[in-house]
Amino acid sequence: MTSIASWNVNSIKARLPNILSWLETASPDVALLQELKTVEENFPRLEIEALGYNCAVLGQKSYNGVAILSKAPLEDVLEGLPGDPDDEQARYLEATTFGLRVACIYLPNGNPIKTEKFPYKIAWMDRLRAHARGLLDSEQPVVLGGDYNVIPQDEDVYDPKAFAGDALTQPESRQRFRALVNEGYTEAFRALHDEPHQYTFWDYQGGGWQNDHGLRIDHFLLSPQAADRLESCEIDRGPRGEKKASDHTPIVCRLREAA
DNA sequence: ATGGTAGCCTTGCTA
Repeated sequence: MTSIASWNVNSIKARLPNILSWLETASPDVALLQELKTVEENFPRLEIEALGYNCAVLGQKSYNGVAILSKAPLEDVLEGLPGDPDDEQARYLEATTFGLRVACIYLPNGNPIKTEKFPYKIAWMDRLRAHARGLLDSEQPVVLGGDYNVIPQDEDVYDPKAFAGDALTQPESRQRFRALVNEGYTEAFRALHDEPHQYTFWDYQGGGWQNDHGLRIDHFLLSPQAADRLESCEIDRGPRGEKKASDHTPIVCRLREAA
């Protein structure tokens, strides 16, 4: 079995004790981290390597930043989402590990929708779809995990009306998320769980966690070869309840060994 | 009522 976690940590520096503690106990084979909020030189490589992980890091000062951690070697690392050489935001990393092609995604938030941020999000999703389509041609199973900043359906948010004008629920965002699925990817959590209102993010503001006012925006999309091996996909709410928590909590999927 | 919190290393921007 190979376990793969995705977690938007909201600053690798501020969250380091929480992250080390969770990696030690949950011990995923692969961990995809988003929102490092620092440059690669400041990534706590030694502390994470001490837990047995190899690290691929794409950093950025103050904003964004993604990393892939793996207990196996990381090969053929791709930094950045292809399709726009002028895009300097650190939101995409891809590597091969455990025989899987794994992508770590920090999709643009897109708010407010009346600014240039929203078209940037939509264009980024179009690039992701084009790239994801190409990945299906490979011989390897593909796992696209991360913070998609998309609430796929109204049942994935505590109050759909409150999010009617939000980039995370716009028809343009949801349509592109479905388009990605329609290329041939399986959304792992929804494939295995019917219950609505299973969240991965709770805002710091307004007692989001205390009132279970959350959003389901962290997802795993699996190619057919990966989906055939899907054993489980679970949200681990533990870290969100800890002191100095990230506003996101980890989601973990497990894949059986190749037949 | 355009609020509220957290993290960046700025005194505003992003989420």
